[in-house]
Amino acid sequence: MTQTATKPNRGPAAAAENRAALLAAARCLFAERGYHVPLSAIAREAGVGQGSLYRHFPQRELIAAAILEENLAVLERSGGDFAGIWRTVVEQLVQSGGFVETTLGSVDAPRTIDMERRFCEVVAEPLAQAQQAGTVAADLRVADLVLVMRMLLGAIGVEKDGPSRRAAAAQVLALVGRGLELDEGE
Amino acid sequence: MTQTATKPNRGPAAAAENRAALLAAARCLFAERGYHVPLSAIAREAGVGQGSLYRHFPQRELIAAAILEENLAVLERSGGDFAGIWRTVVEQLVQSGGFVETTLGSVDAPRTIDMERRFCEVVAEPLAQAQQAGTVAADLRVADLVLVMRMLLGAIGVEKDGPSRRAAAAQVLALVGRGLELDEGE
Amino acid sequence: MTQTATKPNRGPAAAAENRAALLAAARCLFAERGYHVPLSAIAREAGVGQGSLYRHFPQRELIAAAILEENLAVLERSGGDFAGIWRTVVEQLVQSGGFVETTLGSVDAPRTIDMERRFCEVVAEPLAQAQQAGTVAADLRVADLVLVMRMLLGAIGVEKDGPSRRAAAAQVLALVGRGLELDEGE
Amino acid sequence: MTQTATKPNRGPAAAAENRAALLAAARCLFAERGYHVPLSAIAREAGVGQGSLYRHFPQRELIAAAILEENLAVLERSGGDFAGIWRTVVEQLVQSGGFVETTLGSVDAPRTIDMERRFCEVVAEPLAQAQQAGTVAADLRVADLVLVMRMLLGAIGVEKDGPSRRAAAAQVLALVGRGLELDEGE
DNA sequence: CATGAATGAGCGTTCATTCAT
DNA sequence: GATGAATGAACGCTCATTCAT
Repeated sequence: MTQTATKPNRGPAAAAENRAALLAAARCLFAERGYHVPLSAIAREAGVGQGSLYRHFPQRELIAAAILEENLAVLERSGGDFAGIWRTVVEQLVQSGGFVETTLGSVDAPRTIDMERRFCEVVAEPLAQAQQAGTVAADLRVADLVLVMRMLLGAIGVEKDGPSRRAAAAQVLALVGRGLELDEGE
Repeated sequence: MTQTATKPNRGPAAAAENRAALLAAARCLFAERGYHVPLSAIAREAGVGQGSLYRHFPQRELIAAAILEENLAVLERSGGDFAGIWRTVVEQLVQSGGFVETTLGSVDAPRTIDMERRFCEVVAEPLAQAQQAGTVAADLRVADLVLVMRMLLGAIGVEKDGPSRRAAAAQVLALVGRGLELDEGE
Repeated sequence: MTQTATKPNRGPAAAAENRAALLAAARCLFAERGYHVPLSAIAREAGVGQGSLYRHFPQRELIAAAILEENLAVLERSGGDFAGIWRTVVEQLVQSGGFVETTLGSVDAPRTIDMERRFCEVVAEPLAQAQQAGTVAADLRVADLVLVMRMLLGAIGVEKDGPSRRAAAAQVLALVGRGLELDEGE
Repeated sequence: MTQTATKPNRGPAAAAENRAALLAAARCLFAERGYHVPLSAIAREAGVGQGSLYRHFPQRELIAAAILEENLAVLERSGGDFAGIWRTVVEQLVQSGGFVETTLGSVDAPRTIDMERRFCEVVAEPLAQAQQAGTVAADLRVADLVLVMRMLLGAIGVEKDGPSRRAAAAQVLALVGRGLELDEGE
């Protein structure tokens, strides 16, 4: 009689699915409505209870961290040359343009540092090869890449839609590229 | 009947002072705690009633706009050469680093456009002179400057304190400067 | 320099004009937007400072009272027969339909009682004449008229525009006029 | 981090209780202090958090609608003859006298219309029987009843306590019942 | 005496967080 | 483990009221 006719509890099996759905929803909403969307909106979009969102991500920043984590994993699996990796990085920045604020910084320190370390590990070898091949300036440091990524976010962040963001990114790279060749003659 | 006055009403004469105090407080808090500080905190910091804040700035964005407006006015009055203007611009960005989000974009269109136009007017002539003097690349457009400003904000935004921001700005300029001389051999 | 370019102070002469403008504005806004319009809206509509509104009417209810007062004065001056007076009353109710809540009640007691007394004085004689002439039921008391006025307000109050209100008033009068046994001899 | 729980969270089981408590509180406060009581007062009176009030009734009008809904349900279940139904209706109006404004109108259209329809369905059959039995005027329409209800509200609304309201209602019904020619054959 | 900005308590609303189910 | 309602602090905003000009 007090039956509330709720969603059936699918048990533990749903955990992984829920996590994935939450991340997908967060990616979508962060991009569309900004990093500050209500967490409840993310849960709703994911078709998941609020409590589940909390089980997986007790703080908003942990969602951001998980998204970056996924991006990083893509990079780690991609295994291409430097140009390919960099293209992927730029594309990731373009797509997550909405949440400028946290990306690459401000999440709690250890995690951030760990991610920066992993990013370095992913890029270091391909970068060295590109430098030996002469397609990238020899004195370019990974830290410079991180800086360029932040610069990209600054330019991308003010644009509202995908194409504008892509264009802004291209402009930044062109400007930087006058002295700092990153795209090998694309 | 609804009210129990506490602070004495200093009358309309306080209007200008209040506005100034609000802007100063907003500058300070935006920088310290980010663009999303409670408006009530700004009012409190300014020593002003909430209602007065609303009389002067019915939306948060209008505070940001007024701050940019002030920055622009400083620029317009400064009347120096391009190097001086650009130094001022960079310093302004460093100091307002907290509110990345709105600066140069996203406030309501007409106002933003007007400010961009005025920025162009301020910089155009000095830039042309610097280009004739050969201290700045001849093909540099004002739009490029705006882009660099956004890039600066991207790099500045993640840093928490003044010195770090200044350092980040310097790094961006150095990176850009490898192909795009903006600081004349500083 | 701190000149605020305000409306010129026209001195005491404006007092009466202001009062009239405030009442007219209040009539209009009460009807259009309901009795609870912000007092500031009334002042603005009247083209008068907030302080002046307070000088004339320190409480909202006093505006309502003054409006009723005016209505009553119209009645007192009209000096017609009962039918004419009643028509005027109904029309006044139709036009002030928005502020059901206070009309004829709930303003502070002495004033209300005084107004009711004056209303009685205005109607008493014409009513008696109509009753002698046989055009109105002989046992009708002034208190009954007041009751009918309240009933009219109940029916008028839910209607949003003038014509609907007039129609509702007509229906009420028709119903009352025909007699309608609902309680079976209770 | 934003919260410091005080009252224990009794879980979803409390939902139905809360809803009922809110409606009871609203009935009480609407009657005592008028339709415009702060919603927070209703929540407090109900012993329920503000957020819960919003979950159940996102707008004030929906509380009013729910109260009317309950009244209607009582009517539907009562299943008596016309006299009984009408007595119940009058009593309901007497008890909810405080919120004249919304009752039977002004809530969002579809809902209101639906409630009027249901009211008609409840009354239609008993009314017809009463008319056949000759206890009610044969030409009485349901719309007339609705009108009388509004008239009752007009007369009830200005009275502050239960007995006065009941008396006012009785007067209205007496007046209506006796018939009262006011417009001389207009 | 008119003016209109200042004032701040209070309202409606949101939303991160908890927890019984 | 998932669920979704409950919770209440806190925010943005309104507006009656005051008072220097």
